[in-house]
Amino acid sequence: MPELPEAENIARALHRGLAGRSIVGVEIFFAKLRTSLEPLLTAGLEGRKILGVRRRGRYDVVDLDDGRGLLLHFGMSGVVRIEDDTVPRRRHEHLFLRLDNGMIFRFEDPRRFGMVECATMGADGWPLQLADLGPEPLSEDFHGDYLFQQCQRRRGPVKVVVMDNAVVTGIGNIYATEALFAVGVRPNRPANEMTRRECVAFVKAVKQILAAAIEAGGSTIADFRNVDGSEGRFAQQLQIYGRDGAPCIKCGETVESVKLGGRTSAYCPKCQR
DNA sequence: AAATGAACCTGTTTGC
DNA sequence: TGCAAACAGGTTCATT
Repeated sequence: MPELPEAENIARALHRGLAGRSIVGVEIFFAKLRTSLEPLLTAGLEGRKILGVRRRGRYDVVDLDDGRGLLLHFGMSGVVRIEDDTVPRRRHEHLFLRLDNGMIFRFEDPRRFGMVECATMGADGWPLQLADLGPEPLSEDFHGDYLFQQCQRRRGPVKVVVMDNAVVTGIGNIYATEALFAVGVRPNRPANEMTRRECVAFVKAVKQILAAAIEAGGSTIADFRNVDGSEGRFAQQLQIYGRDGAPCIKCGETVESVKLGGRTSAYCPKCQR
């Protein structure tokens, strides 16, 4: 579910709700997610104060006062909430972290592709688990020349390359699809046939789209909810994602789609070459 | 090294 | 109507 804009909104909301709080209890209801929740029970989290919450790619990191952190990933269907005990536990809420103000950090994930792990930090200040991630798409490290260079050594579809977390982290199916439409490039274009100019345009477009999506509170297609339960409003602004079979917003041509890297990729056969 | 496909899950939608 | 297949925002592993 969450791509970068959604993870960013969750991180900001979690920061507001968790910074300064202490963890007083850990409860696990179902441990088998992408990785097991079990280690959290013996990680010595009780009594730890939460310093803040930050994002890297599609991961959020809850910083603790002992230098460690909780590494969160939301998979396809992960939702976090901060609520008190008066709300009954939902069916797929697998983890409760009880806080010193009576509230509960709740992790819900029906499809169980998400993760919550205790992490130690590397020399770069980020969890060791994140060492292989590429640059942040909104940072200066992600620029047209860099993308062009990465594309030069790949023959596969450009969409698969920009969704590769080792190339650039946090660009998922929605925003890759949208940005390729914005720059008029078909998702199945061989990466090594991208021009430098197109790479520059893609970087500019994806930064603008990600920033707008963050501003709109993310995209809710079906499951995504912000920490306060609200839906992301960016879905209303999507130009091409999910519009397979409908007329193209720009030219009226029927939108088509292909499967690339196992993911549906909508495109306009007239606007995108 | 890079490309491809399958696997991990449940819930909802689509098609016969 | 009913049931099975297909599909969904992601990541990782095995195989070619």
